[in-house]
Amino acid sequence: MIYQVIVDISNQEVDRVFDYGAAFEVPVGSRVLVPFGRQKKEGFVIGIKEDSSYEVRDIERILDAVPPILPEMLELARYLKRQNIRYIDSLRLFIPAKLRGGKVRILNKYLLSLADGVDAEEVRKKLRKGADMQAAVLDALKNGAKYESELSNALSASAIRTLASKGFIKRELVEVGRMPVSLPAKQKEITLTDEQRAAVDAVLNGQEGVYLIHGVTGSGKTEVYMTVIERMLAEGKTAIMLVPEISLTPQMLGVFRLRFGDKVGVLHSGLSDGERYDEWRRLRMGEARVALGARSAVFAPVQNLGAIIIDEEHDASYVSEGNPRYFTADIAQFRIRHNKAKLIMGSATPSLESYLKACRGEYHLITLCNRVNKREMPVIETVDMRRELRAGNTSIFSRELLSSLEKTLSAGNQAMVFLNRRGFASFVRCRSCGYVARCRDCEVSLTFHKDDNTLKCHYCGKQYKMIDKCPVCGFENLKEGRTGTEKVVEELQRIFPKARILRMDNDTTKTKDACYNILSSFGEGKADILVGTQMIAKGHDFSNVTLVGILDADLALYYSDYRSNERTFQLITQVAGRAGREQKSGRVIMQTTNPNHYVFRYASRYDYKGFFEKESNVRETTKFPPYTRIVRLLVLSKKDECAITAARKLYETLSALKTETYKKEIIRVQAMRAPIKRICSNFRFQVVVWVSLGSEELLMPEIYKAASEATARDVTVFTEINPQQML
DNA sequence: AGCACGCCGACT
DNA sequence: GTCGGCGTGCTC
Repeated sequence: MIYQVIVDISNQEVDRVFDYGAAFEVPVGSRVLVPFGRQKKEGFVIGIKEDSSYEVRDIERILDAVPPILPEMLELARYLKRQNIRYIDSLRLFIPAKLRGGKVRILNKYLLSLADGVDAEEVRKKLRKGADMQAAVLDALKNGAKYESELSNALSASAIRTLASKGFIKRELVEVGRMPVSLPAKQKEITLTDEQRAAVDAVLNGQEGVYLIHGVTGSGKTEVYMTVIERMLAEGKTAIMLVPEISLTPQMLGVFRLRFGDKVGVLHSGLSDGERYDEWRRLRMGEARVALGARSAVFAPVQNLGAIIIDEEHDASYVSEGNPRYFTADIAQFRIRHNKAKLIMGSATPSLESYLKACRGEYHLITLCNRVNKREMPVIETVDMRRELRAGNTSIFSRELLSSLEKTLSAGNQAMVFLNRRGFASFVRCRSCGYVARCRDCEVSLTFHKDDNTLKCHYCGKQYKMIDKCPVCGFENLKEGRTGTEKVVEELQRIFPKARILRMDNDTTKTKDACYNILSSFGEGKADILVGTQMIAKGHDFSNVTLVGILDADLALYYSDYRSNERTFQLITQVAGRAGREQKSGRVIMQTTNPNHYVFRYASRYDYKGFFEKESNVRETTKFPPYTRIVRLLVLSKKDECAITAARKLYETLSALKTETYKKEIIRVQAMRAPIKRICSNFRFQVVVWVSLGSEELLMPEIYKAASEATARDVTVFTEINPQQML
């Protein structure tokens, strides 16, 4: 037999199949140790064949008793390879980091027993005097096999080694834990609303495929998900529940633990390597049958999948940043096709892509129009900040917001204030000569953080000491740029000296449990106002919040990319949904300098459909996704000229492709400096290709080829499909 | 990724 | 003359 092995080296050149022989049988999906050149390397067996055109060397040994990669995942790796994702990068995604590099002996232990035909007493008599440990080991094994790890702790590892080398005891690799007999999940009686019931039935009785649940905030989507999962478990199947990164709230975990107990395996970035491995192992062995986690949990090693659920489907965190870049929904669709299962995506504000597919009948659309508590959605009042300015109010708070805050606080209720800009001020500028503090390595201005009196680069993370005078002309009067969350807290504290204010943003949630601590103390009523960035927008239920303020709602509109309207709409709807969750009704005050923009008109009426139609139209006429596919090739180099040359070459190759072969398939090609010219000393250019729908299969390989040809000694090219943002 | 092989500058 | 610089190429 010839085993096809992918060696554990992440390099384009080595990411191909290498053929090996073996003196023993190796199951597909095994992690193995192989000779590679003059080194030993770990690798993964991804296939078996009859013979090889190479002179093969032998696999040295199998590293785990249970193959860590399921056959389904091997197919997934092959599928992703066609999307230019290296085998090894996929395989690494599928297993916990701890499993690689021999850091743990996993899924297996060595089982020790007396070798066949060996009589413990006989051997014991032959032992040297004083070899008490060996005697003790023999005694222990007389009564049955024992795990080496336990025995060597209790007794002596060297005694075991000696006995084994003399052939008196047998040492074999066995798997730990077995698939437990599955008990049908308890059918707890939970009263679903008619709408929820109908949604559950539609999914359970429907065909395999994708279901999009469009449900207003507070319509009880989680309950629908859990009921579906319960049913899957009862049928002996497994499920994966995905939530956006930040919103992997303790609440969601708590609710799942309560309902499914230890059948839940949790996978997310907050876990330590050890914890992550343990949870993964429980899922792999079938001890846990519901995987709950952020996007990477879509790779959970569960078999016989019944359903995958993607909550807050529109969330940007479902598209991975960095390498490898994958689409969670795409992976999920692969897995449900493979398992003949169901994919359920839920959102109050579905992405245009998904909603369009639902309209076209590619997805089954389920709509939940009512909130479980029968409350109306909170009223959104739009405040025109230009009018405030004309009335002489130059502060960041409108008079309406301040008086509402006042009322809310005196009534003993809570408020949330949302501003999607962290730090104290977005830049500092000399009032005399116009100097602006900039990052050394990036082409951006620095943000002033008053907390630690620094200037921070929000792109590379570098920190500088705050300046007290202009380094160019020495002038001491510096102007501070646009207000961030830090300053919002300071101002609010000044206006409401007695209010207890908490802030939640990237800077206050650096440490492991900070996020949880802030949310729980706000939830327990230990603060009156929660100020934060988009972090506070997602899925938290605070029953006492009756007012939500949205500052600078148009902030995201001015990014020059095609998704900014959509993102703004989603963000407003989500933040607004934080008010009036329970008995108390809520209000939302939305401040903007652009109140007539259609995003705000639709958002303030919670008119998703209206927004969808309008935005859809815009995208169709301007030829943007979901009506086309845009591929952005980001060209990076430390040297400006190299980046220019590479970008130009790429542009020429792709333009030629359009004019010569793919006149219709390629709609347009454009090359320019990226909106942020330089990040981390890398000069940035972008070549953007508009591709007509349906021609991706044909074109993507060509585009990947062009990208790799443009890659040179000091030039890197990243390829992104429908990028979330184009900075 | 490593590790070898290979062809040009400053040293015992 | 050699020790060693890291540029290119290969690993079943």
